Amino acid sequence: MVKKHQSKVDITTVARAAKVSASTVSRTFNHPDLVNPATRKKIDRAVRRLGYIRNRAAQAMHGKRSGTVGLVVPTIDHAIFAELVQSFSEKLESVGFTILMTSHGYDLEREYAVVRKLLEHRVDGIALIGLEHSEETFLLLKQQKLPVVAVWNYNERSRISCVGTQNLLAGRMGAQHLLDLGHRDVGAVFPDTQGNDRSFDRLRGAKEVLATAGISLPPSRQWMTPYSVSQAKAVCLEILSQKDRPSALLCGNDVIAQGCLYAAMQMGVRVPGDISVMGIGDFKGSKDMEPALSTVRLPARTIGGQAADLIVRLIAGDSLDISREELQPELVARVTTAQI
Amino acid sequence: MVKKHQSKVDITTVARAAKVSASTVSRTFNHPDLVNPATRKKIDRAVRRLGYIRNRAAQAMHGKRSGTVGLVVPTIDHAIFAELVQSFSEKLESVGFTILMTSHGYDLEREYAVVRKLLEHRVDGIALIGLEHSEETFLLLKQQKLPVVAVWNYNERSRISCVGTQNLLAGRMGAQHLLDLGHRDVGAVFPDTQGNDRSFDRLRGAKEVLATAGISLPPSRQWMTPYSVSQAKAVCLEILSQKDRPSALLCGNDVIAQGCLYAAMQMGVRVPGDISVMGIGDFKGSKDMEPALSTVRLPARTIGGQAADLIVRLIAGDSLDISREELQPELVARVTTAQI
DNA sequence: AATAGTTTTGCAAATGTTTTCATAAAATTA
DNA sequence: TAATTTTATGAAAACATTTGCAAAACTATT
Repeated sequence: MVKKHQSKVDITTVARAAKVSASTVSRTFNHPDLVNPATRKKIDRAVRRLGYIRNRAAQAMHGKRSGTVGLVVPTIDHAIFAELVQSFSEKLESVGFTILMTSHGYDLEREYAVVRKLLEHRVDGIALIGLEHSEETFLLLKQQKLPVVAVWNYNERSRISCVGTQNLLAGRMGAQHLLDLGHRDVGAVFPDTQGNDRSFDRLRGAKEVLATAGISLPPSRQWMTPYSVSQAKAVCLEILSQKDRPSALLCGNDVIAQGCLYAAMQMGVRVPGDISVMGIGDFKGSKDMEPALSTVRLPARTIGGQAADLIVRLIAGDSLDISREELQPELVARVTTAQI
Repeated sequence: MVKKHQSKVDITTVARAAKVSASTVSRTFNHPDLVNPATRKKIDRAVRRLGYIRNRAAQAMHGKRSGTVGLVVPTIDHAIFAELVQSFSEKLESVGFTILMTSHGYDLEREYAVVRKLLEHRVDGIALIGLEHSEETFLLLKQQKLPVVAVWNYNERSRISCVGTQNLLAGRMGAQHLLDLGHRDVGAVFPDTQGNDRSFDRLRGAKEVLATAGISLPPSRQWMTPYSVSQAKAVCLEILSQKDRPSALLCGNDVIAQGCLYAAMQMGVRVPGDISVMGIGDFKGSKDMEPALSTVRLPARTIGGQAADLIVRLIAGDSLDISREELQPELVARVTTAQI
């Protein structure tokens, strides 16, 4: 019975098959209560028989919403973004939106380009990672008067709505924890803070706290490594083989911390016996590491979910006022840190 | 100077501002060579001044391509899919497509629903993970005559085009490696094979190879655990505490293998001294684990890239013949496996 | 059976763009 | 200078829908 699927079947094809007008077919989809149940059934049958699928592009032209939300990420190939993206999209899909996803590889020029492209697709709203964006991007977004949410970072003076945590706080908490355990000689292993406000704020927070305890963080106690277990491991092998090594290491994120752990293991340095290791993020595998990683939890799934809620609200309502939601980082003391 | 951005600015607004017809504006975008450079410049200025952004929905209605490709994944919250998705979308974005991404959480009913939704958005092509899909989904896809690619698995008799590896082979290689090292008492720790053809095939391949060596895999040598480090760790703690434990463990994927490693570490069981551990997948962190994980490499990035290439070709050309690309798994013997 | 009210339907206009066709203007050739 | 070719532009039709309005078909009320 399934034939006739050559050439395109559109709403008028269906109308003809059901012996009604196109308007009625359209109404069956959009205002079913306005059409006679009997007619509705006829149309339903025709739709099914012909394998008709509505064309959202055509709908979108009538000012109807497109049913898509744009999501702009630097990359999803990081555990933490994957988690965020997953919870964000689950939530949005559950209320009928589809995600238009693009990545820009930490290049703000490309970010501008992909935002433009999302706009061409007439997305109903846009979510971006972080609060650092080019002036052009901000301008574009403002011009379009479109619901926009920055996800992951919180800042009380953000130029656009945001849902996230204050990385400054996370940095502070990490450092404070080490201080509380009696550590006075702390090293910091961080990613490049250039063009990475997350990293920058965390390090700043840590330095702040250490400073108030009278501890400075001289260049000789700071190391830089990219977001990569192996590269972090390599750097930590260096650190650990120094005769005069710190008693604790604060890592910019859990991936780096994992590298440290591996380095220690390889060298037979005991954690936390010989050295404490502290992460930031609480990635998915962190609680299972051996020994289990002490870290500052940034609630990625919660953030993703709330961001989705917020953008749905912005799309539904018409108030485009900036709205900011802060989620608190949380100390998770596990095994890798100990009293000195 | 930037005003006038109230109310919508469309192609005719621009046309009016530039004192030309809408057709000419349209042409400047689509066939710039057909319009006088001077006029083009005028139009360009107007576009910029008004902040005009083309409406792809309207374009798509003219049979023009929508410039989007649908991507359907079970979840991206697994290291391996994240890698795959990243390489796939990078490639597609580089040639101007945008990804419409949806996930279904391993539910084939939901998969059907999300595929339908992608179709409503008139995607130019669709990529699905794996070769196991509901009959309805296959039918729908065939009816629509749309470029479709199954990513991740390879099967010479697949019903749709595919790019991936044969998991059967991967399973065989893993088992063979253990055999080659002299292991005769092998245990298998796998995810549920129900509704997971990847897992199923790997296990089948392993059993096959073991059988030809005269080794059977009785229920007492098989364990099941979900895709999760902690749960795998828990299961392995059990296994390792048995008085009569196998000399080697073949794990269904690297995440499970990592759980095993952690379990061994916690119990003071030496790897590979006391027991060998073999993974499948070669996830991003596997080479950095301590000790470095022996595994069977499944080239996720390559697969993602090639799948993108293939779908671009299918979209460009008009041959919708089924095309299959096989990539080979590769043994990566690192540290966790040793001669018995 | 006539009237008023309600429900259901179709017509036609509108949406933002592309494209075909025709025409005007400019450039080239004879 | 006229005829021809080339280049540049606009008018209008087309694309697949939705929606306001009005007509038609029912129901209910007298």
